[in-house]
Amino acid sequence: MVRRCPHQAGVSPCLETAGARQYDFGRGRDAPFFRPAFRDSIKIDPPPTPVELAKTYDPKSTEQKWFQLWIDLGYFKADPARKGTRHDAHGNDYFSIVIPPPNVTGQLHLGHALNHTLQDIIVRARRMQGFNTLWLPGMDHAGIATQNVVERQLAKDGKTRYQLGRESFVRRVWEWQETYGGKILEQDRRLGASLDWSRERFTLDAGLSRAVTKVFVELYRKGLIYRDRRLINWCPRCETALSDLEVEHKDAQGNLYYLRYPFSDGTGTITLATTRPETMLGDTAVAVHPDDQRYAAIVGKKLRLPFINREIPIIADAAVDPKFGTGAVKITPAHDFNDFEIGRRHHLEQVSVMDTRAHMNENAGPYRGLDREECRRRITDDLKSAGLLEKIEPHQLSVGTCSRCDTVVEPMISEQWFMRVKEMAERAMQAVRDGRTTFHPKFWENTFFNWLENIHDWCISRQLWWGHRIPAYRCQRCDHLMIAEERPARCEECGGNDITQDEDVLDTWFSSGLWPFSTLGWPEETPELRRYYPTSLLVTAYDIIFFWVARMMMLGLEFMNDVPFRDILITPLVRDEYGKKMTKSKGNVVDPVDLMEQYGTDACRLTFAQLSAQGREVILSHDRFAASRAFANKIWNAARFVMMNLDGAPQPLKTVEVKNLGLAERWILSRLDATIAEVSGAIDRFEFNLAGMAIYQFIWHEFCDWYIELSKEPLKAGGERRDAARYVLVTVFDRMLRLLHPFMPFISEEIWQVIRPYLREEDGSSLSPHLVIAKWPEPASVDPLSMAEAAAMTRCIEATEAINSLRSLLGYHPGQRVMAALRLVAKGEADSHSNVPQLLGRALAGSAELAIRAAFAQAKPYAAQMAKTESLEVLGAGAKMPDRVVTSVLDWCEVIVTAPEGFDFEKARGALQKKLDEVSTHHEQHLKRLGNPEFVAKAAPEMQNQIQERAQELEGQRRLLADQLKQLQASG
RNA sequence: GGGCGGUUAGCUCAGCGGUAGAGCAUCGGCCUUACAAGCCGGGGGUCGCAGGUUCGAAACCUGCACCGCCCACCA
Repeated sequence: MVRRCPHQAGVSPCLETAGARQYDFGRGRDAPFFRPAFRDSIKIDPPPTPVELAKTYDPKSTEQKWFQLWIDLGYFKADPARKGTRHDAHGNDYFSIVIPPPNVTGQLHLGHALNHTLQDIIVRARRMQGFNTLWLPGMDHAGIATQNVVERQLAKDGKTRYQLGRESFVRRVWEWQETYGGKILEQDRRLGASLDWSRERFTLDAGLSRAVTKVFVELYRKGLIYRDRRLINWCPRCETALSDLEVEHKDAQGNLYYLRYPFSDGTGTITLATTRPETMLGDTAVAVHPDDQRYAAIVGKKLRLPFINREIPIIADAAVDPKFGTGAVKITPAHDFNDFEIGRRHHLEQVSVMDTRAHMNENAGPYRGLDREECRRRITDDLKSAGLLEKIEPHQLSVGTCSRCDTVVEPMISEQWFMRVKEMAERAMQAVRDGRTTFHPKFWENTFFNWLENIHDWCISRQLWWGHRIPAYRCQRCDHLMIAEERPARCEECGGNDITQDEDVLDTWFSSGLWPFSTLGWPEETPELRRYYPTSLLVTAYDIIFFWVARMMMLGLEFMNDVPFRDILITPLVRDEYGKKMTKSKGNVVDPVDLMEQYGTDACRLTFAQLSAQGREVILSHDRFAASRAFANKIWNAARFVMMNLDGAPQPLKTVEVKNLGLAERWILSRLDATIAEVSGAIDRFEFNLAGMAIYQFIWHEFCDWYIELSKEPLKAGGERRDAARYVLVTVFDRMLRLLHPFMPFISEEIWQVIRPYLREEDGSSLSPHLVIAKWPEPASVDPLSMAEAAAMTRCIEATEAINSLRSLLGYHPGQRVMAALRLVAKGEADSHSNVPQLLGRALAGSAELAIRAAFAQAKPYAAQMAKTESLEVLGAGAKMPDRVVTSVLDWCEVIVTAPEGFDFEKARGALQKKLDEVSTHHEQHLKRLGNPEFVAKAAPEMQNQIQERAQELEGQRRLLADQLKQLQASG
């Protein structure tokens, strides 16, 4: 969507054209998706047959096609009238986020990519969960930044904005921004951001501009906005005032100049130290500390300011540090913040010696017209010639620079608009203290408080042309000032009609501060405003906590009487692979679009999620992206496997009841449920890294490594067992893809479309039965797996891994079948995991061994399959150990594999000895603990039991290992 | 000057009171009919240092060191 202002420049936004976009609220209901006829008419290309599925996943051919479909279906559209089907902890059925508006000049950088991915993940999840969801896009006009871009462009043609004049210049900025601006939103589409594109906002839109004006007027009436003449930060390059925040302090190597000022009465000189000799032209006093004995006698005497010949007093002020320099300091109230305060206390004159471009002005006498740098050199020379420069010492100092153009800022006396913020800041802090808004991670609250506690009034006026013009009007006849939302036709004092508007515009952050409610239609009582404010979550990086978050908190509480968001997720800053900040000047900027090209968008998104641990910064690691790309390919191939094993015309598979499923089938369903719970919970806690890792772990290491492998046997066997396996493969895939969708939207949709014909229609209020977004998966109310069965599967996995380990040690070929056995370990009682007798409803009590045997029986064939054993006998605890074997020990059994002909047992002995040492050490640690009377007296009984049990197990293992080692030596 | 965060395997990072984990890299064995962007297996860490609390500390407390960041009217 392009903002156009074809006919109007001058006063900030173009009301007519922008207005057309402003009040299209409520169109969500008319979105095509919500009309059933349209929905039913959706045509999605028939899914490819397995043969057509490429062997490797190609993101490029799949990614972009889905995005347009999602848009066409109105899937991203918010409808304030719709009831959510779920409620969060606050009892709300909606979930809303306003995007932190990027600069209209901006390109998507990694920080955005990370942020927007996290927002999209939670928004997509919430939408699937049934919340009424809004994610609102938009951009910031970015006053100085944008103006600078266009000014630089002009400079190439040797022009300045002044030559163009305000009107043409502003028109020029609109044109620029129509052509080049908003690129970032295009890039967001590439990222897959599920923003409600029909609600795109721009801070200069008519509606938002109206909000700005109204806020200004109301704050003025409340006395919270005022005009004052005081010292402010001034950028001589941008020629505008700056707020404290827009000044960056940088260390610089400078000099300390020791100057001599002569006494008026000719009785000599006083020496003082300064880093800025050129400001001496504006000196109106010299100050010393009141207790400084060296100078006590001369306080009150007069000095004659060199070159200017102004007579200035020596004053005493406690702000002077007697230990610094000579203990005497020149006072320049018009060019130094300290001096300004001292000047106020002593009623000193403020002599400004520079103009808006930091050239010396008429007060600079002979130096008039010089640039401040040049002036410094000239004055230093002149002082030297006059014998008034005692010495120059190198000195480390910090200089304030303009955050936008890097020019050294100049403190200047100037009349500006200010916002009184103390009270608002107090309310903002209170809201966080009360937990009405919570930061994640919590430590950011300290930063937030720290700044707000020391906050100064905010200089909100800028001498720029690009932005919201201040709604202050002055009568040219009687000079009366009027603050009004509309331009007054006549002066309310004298009735004159020659009225001019204040030339200044507002700080860009003034309008951004209103973003959470101005974008929802405020000051109109729109359905959107009622529905979606306070927004649920703000996701942003920490560098704009002061600029933006704090101000939104203050202004939201002031005008909406409620916090703008309930949770604030502060994301880490992305650094390059060497941990350095990415900056254009360093040339180490990584373009996320390049990453998406290289690894695929889904892989990038998952990586962002996994990297988003709640610290302060993340370091870019290409390995992680590559791993995610491999993961996408893994999923793709899992899908190929499933498709290859479904034959016949695509049709919904017959549901198989849980009780008719095999152990492996119920196990994977159970694991899926656990994963769903884990991922859902992690998203709720904004732990996207854990959510991402959990789903990765499940899909790769449980579904692919275990279930797919286990399914091969029943698939080959045919009949009911094959039907069950097919059903479970498809069912798990369906739910797992839906769980994955927020993280990897494209591949999940692509594959889901392939398996869709095999699924039965979802019940309930699905968003769309045609898309993977249908519905967030929920765990079954009853675990399909009993505790005993879960324990059996765990044992199966343990045994398999142990056998495979021994296979490797013995040098068996991966395909070769081996002879293996498990010899159960005798135990005093049935182990706590299984509780087998009760669960199986059989009378096995009294025999732990029988219980384990029974529980494991079902899982045993799986272990045999996975470890490729020819036979896998389960032997009793007393059974004789076969000859020519190598073994390892688990908690519950000894794992035995027969060695091949000619095997060198020496190799096995080493492995065994190592294990024995490990177990022995461990065992001793446990004994030591149990032998410690303090432990027995103080540790929790539960813990003592646990240690006791574990010690017994270790003791058993130690003994078995020792026996095995002995036997190995014998057979050696 | 004030404050914040980090320091765990070669790399990037989880874990945050009770047997040191993941991914990548590395080493060994495998093209086993979904996947070599793969499979199986192995090696690798006195959890920055020093004290303290505790029966028990990578985790909690204190101090220190180093790295990084933020704030501040340090002439």
